Amino acid sequence: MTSPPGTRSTEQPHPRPALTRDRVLDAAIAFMDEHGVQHLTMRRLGESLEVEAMALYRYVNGREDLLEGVVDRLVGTLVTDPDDAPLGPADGWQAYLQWLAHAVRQLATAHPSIFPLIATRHPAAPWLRPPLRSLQVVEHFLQALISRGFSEAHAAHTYRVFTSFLLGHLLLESAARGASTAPVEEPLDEGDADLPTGDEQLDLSDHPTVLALRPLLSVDKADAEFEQALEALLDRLDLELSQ
Amino acid sequence: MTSPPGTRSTEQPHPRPALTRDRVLDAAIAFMDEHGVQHLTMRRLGESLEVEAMALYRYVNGREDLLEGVVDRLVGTLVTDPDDAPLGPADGWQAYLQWLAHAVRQLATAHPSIFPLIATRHPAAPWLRPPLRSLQVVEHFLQALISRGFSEAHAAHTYRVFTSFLLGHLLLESAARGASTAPVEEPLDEGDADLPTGDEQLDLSDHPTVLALRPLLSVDKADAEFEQALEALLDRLDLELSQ
DNA sequence: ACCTGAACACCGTTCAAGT
DNA sequence: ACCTGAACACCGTTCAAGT
Repeated sequence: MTSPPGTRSTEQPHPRPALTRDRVLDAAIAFMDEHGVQHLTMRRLGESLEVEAMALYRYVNGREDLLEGVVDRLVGTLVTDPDDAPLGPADGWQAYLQWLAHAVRQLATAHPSIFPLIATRHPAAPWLRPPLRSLQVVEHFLQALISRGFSEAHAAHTYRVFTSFLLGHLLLESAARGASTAPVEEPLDEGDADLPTGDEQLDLSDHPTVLALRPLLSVDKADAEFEQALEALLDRLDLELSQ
Repeated sequence: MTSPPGTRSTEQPHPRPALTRDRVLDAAIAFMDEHGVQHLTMRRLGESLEVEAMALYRYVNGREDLLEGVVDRLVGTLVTDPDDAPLGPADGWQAYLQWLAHAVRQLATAHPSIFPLIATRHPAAPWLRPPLRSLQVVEHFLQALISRGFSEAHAAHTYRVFTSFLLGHLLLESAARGASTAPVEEPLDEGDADLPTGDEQLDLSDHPTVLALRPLLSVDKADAEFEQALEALLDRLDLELSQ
C-alpha cells in the first residue's frame, strides 16, 4: 500500500494494477472490440497495458494461445453467467435451445468483430464445433438435453444440427454488423476514386437483377429471420424426436 | 521465339511461362490448398513462382487484393463451369437450389482450407453474403428464382436463408476436414506433453457426458446430415411460398 | 515492360540482463 | 518474480534501378 523505503514519493502517475492472465485477456477483448482482430498485435496489446510486448509472454503462450484464451473466455460465459439456472430454464428442451440460441446471439452481437474468431479457429478436437466450442458448454448442452429425455444419439445429433444453425446465422449477422462498425478496414484507395456512390463502389451495370433488388437485399430482417429459422429448426427436431 | 542476338544459347533451364494475374491467383490457390491460408506469404508465393515477391505487385494490389481475387475466382466458378446449363437445371426452383447447394459443397470440399476465407472475408457490400459473395453468382441466383416464379421479395428472402444454411453447414464441414488435413497448424508443445491420448490432449475428466458421448460426437454423418438439412430447408421454403 | 535490390516499418518470439 | 533491451528471422510494401 505504502511506498517501499528509498522510492521517491512520486510514483502515483501509474498505480498500474498487477498484470495477470485475466487482465491480458480482458485487454485483448477490449482491443479487438475497438480495433478489430486483424489489428491486434502483441506489441500494441502491450502498449494498451502500458507494458512491453515481451512481458505478455509470461501470461500467454504466444499469440495463438492468446486468441484461444479469448475465445474460451467468451464462450465460457455462456454457462457461467450468474443469473442463469444451472442447466438453463427448466421448461423442456425447446425452452433450453431457445435460451441458449439467444445467449449465443447476444454474445455475437456484443462482440461482432470477435465472433468470426470463435467461428473459424480450428477447435481442439473436430467434434468441438463452433460456436459451442468449449468443453464446459458442450457438457452443459448434452446434459441439458439428456436430462430432458433425449437419447445420447439424439443429443449428439442435435448438437451438430444446432451448431450449424447458430454458426450460419450469427456469422452472417456479425459480418454485416462488423462491416458497418469496422473502423475503416483497409483504405487502399485504388484506381479512380469515384466513391460518392453511397454504399459501395460496386459496378452493378452488368447485374440488373441485383441492381433492382438491392433495396430488398439490404433490408435488415436479422431479428425476425433468426427467430423464424429457430422456430423452424425446433419444429424439425420435434418431428425427428417423434419418429 | 529465338534468342535475341548476343545471348548465350543456354537459357533453357527455366522456360518459365509469363507471369500474369491468373497465374498468380492459381499459384495462390495451389499454395493454400497445400499449406493453408496462414502460411501464404507474398515472399513464399513469389518463391513458388520463381520470382521475387515484389514482382507480384504488378498483378495484384497487395495481399488483401490477392486474397479477394482468390475468393472471387473460386466463387465465380459456380456459374461459369462449362458443363452447366445457363441457369442450372430447368426443373424448378427446388432442383436449382439442390444443384447450387451441391456445387458450393463441392467447392468447399475441394478447397477446405480456403473455404473459411470465402466464409469470413468482409464482403464488398453487406448484402453480398458469403458463401455466395460474387455479384455474378447473386445475379444468377436471383434470376434463376425469379424466372421460376418467385416474387422479388421472396427471392431476396430465399437468398438470405439459403446463404445462412450453406455457411453453417459447409464451414463446419471444412473446419473438420481442414483440422484433419492441415499440415500441423501449430506445434506449440506446451505444458507436459503426454499426448499419446489418441486424437487430442484434452482433459475430459471433468466432463463425463462429453467423454461418454465422444464416439457419438465423432461419427461423421456430414453427407447424410447435409442432405437431410437441405431437404428440411426446401420443405420450409415451400411452405412459406404457399402462405 | 517487367523484374530485382535495397530499404523501411512493423511483426512474433527468445533470452540474457536488470530490478 | 517480473519486466525490459537487444537481437533474430520474417513480414508487406515502396521505389529507384537494372535489363
